[in-house]
Amino acid sequence: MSNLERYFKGLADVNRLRILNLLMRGELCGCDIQYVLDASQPNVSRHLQYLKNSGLVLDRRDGYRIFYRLADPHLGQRRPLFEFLQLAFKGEEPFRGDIKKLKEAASHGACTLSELSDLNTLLSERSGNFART
Amino acid sequence: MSNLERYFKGLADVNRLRILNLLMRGELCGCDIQYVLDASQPNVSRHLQYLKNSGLVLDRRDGYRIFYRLADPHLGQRRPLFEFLQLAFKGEEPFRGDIKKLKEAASHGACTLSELSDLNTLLSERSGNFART
DNA sequence: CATTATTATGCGTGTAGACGCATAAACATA
DNA sequence: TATGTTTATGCGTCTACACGCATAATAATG
Repeated sequence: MSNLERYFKGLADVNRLRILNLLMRGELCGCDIQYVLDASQPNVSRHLQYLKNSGLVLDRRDGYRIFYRLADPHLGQRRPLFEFLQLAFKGEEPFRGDIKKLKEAASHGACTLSELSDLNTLLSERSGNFART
Repeated sequence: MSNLERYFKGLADVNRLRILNLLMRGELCGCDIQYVLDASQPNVSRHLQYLKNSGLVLDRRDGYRIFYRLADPHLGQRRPLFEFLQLAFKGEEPFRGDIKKLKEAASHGACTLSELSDLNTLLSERSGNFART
């Protein structure tokens, strides 16, 4: 299968598009991705494997967590592809909402999940002004 | 489903990519597409339906044949998408070979299929220099 | 070694889609 | 009406893949 076809198969799913959207903001560990997508851990893990096999995403281990990043955005066909994606995600749902959620999580120092879900319920009563993306 | 996701699902197959590659050269009827792809007629027809449903291709009827074309390449997200595709197809197989085959068919006046396959066997003995794309 | 945090995998299920073959449908023309 | 050309569709089969649930595997830490 050609690179091009592998790329497009990797892109042919909303959840994977959402993951790529997040990774365009920088490296992320699986649990933060899981938190933003609000999906099951096995689900996210399988999509990340798929993206790796498609040649769109790379990973590295750091302790017991694994960080995922876009595969060399500046090489070959990927540069114009990622540039297109950046445009396409802009202002569209659910991508815009995901970025907002990611920023809020990051502002509490992410890699959170269970802790964050508690934190959020605590904070949501007296904060409420993270809104601006 | 979002436009973006529909587009990528439409792009997630080699034969559909090959069709789009051909349509970037202009409008084509189904039988010429079938000739270049060297696939069965129902196969090509179904891929064309899929591309129409994905919002990437439009068609118009003229007599008993139907001409297919890219959907408004200059509108919305499709412009940068098609620009990316144009780059990606350039010099890659099987897209390059398909364009070559299309040009050869066009030089005999296409919409040919059965006739062309006869013509080709006749011509191939004394021509052989259409090669340069 | 036991425990916790993170990630991966095995397994079952349901659905989408890719293909081939046969056949129908749309249109033109003799 | 009969015939030919092009396109669409019905049907069966096979594979890919998306998801959930349970469980394993990997790595750190007490």
